[in-house]
Amino acid sequence: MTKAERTRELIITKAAPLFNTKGVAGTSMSDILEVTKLAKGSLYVHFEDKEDLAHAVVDYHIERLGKAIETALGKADSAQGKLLAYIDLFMDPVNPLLAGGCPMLNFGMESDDTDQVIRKKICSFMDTGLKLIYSIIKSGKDNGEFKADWDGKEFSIRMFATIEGGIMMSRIAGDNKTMKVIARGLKKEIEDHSA
Amino acid sequence: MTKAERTRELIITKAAPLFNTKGVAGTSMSDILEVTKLAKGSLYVHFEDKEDLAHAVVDYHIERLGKAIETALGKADSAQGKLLAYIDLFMDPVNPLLAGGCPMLNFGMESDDTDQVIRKKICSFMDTGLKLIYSIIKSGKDNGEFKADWDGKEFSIRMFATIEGGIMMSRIAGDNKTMKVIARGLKKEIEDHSA
Amino acid sequence: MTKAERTRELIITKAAPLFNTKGVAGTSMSDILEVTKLAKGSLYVHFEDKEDLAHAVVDYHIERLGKAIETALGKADSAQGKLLAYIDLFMDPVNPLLAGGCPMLNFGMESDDTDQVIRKKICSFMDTGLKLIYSIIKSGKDNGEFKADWDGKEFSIRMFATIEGGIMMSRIAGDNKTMKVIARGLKKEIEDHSA
Amino acid sequence: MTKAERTRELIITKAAPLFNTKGVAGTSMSDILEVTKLAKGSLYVHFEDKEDLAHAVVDYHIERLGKAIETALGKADSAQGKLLAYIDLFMDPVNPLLAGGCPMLNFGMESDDTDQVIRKKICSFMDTGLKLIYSIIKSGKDNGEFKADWDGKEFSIRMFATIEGGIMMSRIAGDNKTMKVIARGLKKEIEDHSA
DNA sequence: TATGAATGAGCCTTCATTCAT
DNA sequence: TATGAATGAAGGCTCATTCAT
Repeated sequence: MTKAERTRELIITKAAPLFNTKGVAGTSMSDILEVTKLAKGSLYVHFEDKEDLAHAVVDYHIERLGKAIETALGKADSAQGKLLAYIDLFMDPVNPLLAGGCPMLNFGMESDDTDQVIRKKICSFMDTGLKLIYSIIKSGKDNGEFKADWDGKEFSIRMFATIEGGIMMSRIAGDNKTMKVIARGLKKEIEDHSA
Repeated sequence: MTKAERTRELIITKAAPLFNTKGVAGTSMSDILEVTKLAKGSLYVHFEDKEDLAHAVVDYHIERLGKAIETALGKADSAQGKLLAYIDLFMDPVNPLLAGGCPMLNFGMESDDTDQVIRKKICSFMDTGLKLIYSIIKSGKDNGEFKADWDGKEFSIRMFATIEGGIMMSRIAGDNKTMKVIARGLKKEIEDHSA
Repeated sequence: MTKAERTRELIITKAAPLFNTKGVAGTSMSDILEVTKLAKGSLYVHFEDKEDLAHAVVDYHIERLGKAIETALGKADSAQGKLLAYIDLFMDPVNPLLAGGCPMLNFGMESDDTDQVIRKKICSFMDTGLKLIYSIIKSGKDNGEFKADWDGKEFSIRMFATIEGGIMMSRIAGDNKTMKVIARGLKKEIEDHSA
Repeated sequence: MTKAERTRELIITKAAPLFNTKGVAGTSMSDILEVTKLAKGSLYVHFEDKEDLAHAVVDYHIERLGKAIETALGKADSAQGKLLAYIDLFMDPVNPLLAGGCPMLNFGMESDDTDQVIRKKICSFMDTGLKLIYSIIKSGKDNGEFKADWDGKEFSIRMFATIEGGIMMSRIAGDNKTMKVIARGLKKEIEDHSA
């Protein structure tokens, strides 16, 4: 890793929680300067402009969330275990994995009308997540864990939406009660479809 | 309605789509001046500062959304009809009721870490919505429309979360496919609990 | 004159010598702030941006130079007198009428490849000057002051060019010797064509 | 020529048209980096600072223009031929010998109030040019080509000024019409003084 | 000699807001 | 109440230059 790469990484990791917490528009380059303790022009050695940095930060969040999911699911050795692990990962929106909360909600809701590049990044990550859940269900049906007549497509979409909605509700409420209800509901549904 | 009140109302209604689309941080007082065609100082005759205006705009969104729900549900004369009407109201996130999309998602996600006043306004509106759905189910159980063993509390939370998550997903994707799957799922569940 | 107009005028008159001396690119908005003693944002109340101000300053120089020519020529009551008065106006390039020197040279040479709006402003003023000289010669021929076979068109162009070239040479040299030689030559030629 | 000398030369030749077109203040070191495709620090290996480079670029222009004059005049074998060749060299200001136009006008008008080093370089080159024209006339008078009573000093100054003024006018107008009128006038005057 | 990351002053401009009218 | 000129902090970004490698 060259010095430039290390500095670039430093900027991204320090900027990430700011963008995810205060939004892109709500975060100034000076805010980032402050947390990185870099000099004025240095940001522009590594990023063309604020937009370019914001995109890199979104990528970083996507990568971190993706890896967290991968790790969590890697520990489970059954399809059902993986689905439950996925849900558990989002069980505590008040103290989230990534400071500021779910980047899909944060960047997705800020960018849907204002930054198509970010919107598309989030969109493609969402697709990946959706496909992951679907593939777990499918493999669970293939190996006999889940009932063959379970509509995996419908459930994966609904599970994804419900979790995101639950995160939103819990963060707005400032407590995890809602999320717990939702998790229980989803888990029950999964168990009900166990063969 | 005095002239002052009318001007205040004008500012709010013109500012509302801007705030809901570009966010509070992403909208400048000049943006609002432009769409209202008012003079610079005028904004501050009616609002203390940008924050004050933002709060009024959030209230306005809440009121409009509340009335839209009330109207839609008023047309239905059964509990089941009301639940389905509620769902239908959010079926088209790409061309939403309020320009910019669901204000709970937009303002909720921007404010959760930055503006406690807005967060609480959204939170209390969310509670109202939740209680409304719950009360419809309850009255449906009371009048024999719904099965008595249906867990109304759990469902109202899950329905609310799923719809919001569906809105988020559809807006990020830029099409309503996801929302349709979700609506179908919720409606089926409601029908399954009909007595 | 409203307050705004007065402030606008103040900015232009204070900025004019700066632009004409250091060039548009070489003058910063802070330089202008300093001489006007205005606050940062104030410039942008009256001018869209630096370019807009630069254009206004060019207009101002054109107007001032135009009026100076008009005044000087107004005092002469013969065609020959007017031509000589014109030459005299440019006789002291080291202490020019307008601080920084001839705006046609300064703005013309800076803008020819960089700012077409300025270039065109200067071009049209140049045309006006050219036509003025030509019309004086013509009226002098009409009233019998000048020989009828004098080529007024050719001379007006050559006189204009020679004066501008002389200004350039004197300013580069830092003394008016060159300009004096040129003035003498032009005056002699004019006298040679007296009827 | 060492590698260092070659790099220095590369920088100068690439920077020259930029400075002559956009001015010293209007050209940034990054602009030069871009056209030379050199690394950031490299410029400062060969030049102390921007000023130093600007001075070298002025020298380069002076040298190139000097050589062009020398070459053009070398082809003529009479005094009159040399004078006409000089004029012809400046006949097309819209497509000038040096990109950006006459460096005496460009650098002279930018520097007269701002950079005394450049001003003096241009001034001394101007003197050289003036003396060259004068010496041609003198040798023409000596060898009987020109009338003995021709005021060579006055004419050389006037010719120089008229050409520079003509260049200025043609560049501002964006066409060579003016220059053609001027060239014709000067040439006629030269012929009129042929013995 | 050459590199390119780093610097921090300074660039033009916009911001939310105030104030005299 | 309404106006729009004025304010100055802060915005994002570029500048010429330095320095460790």
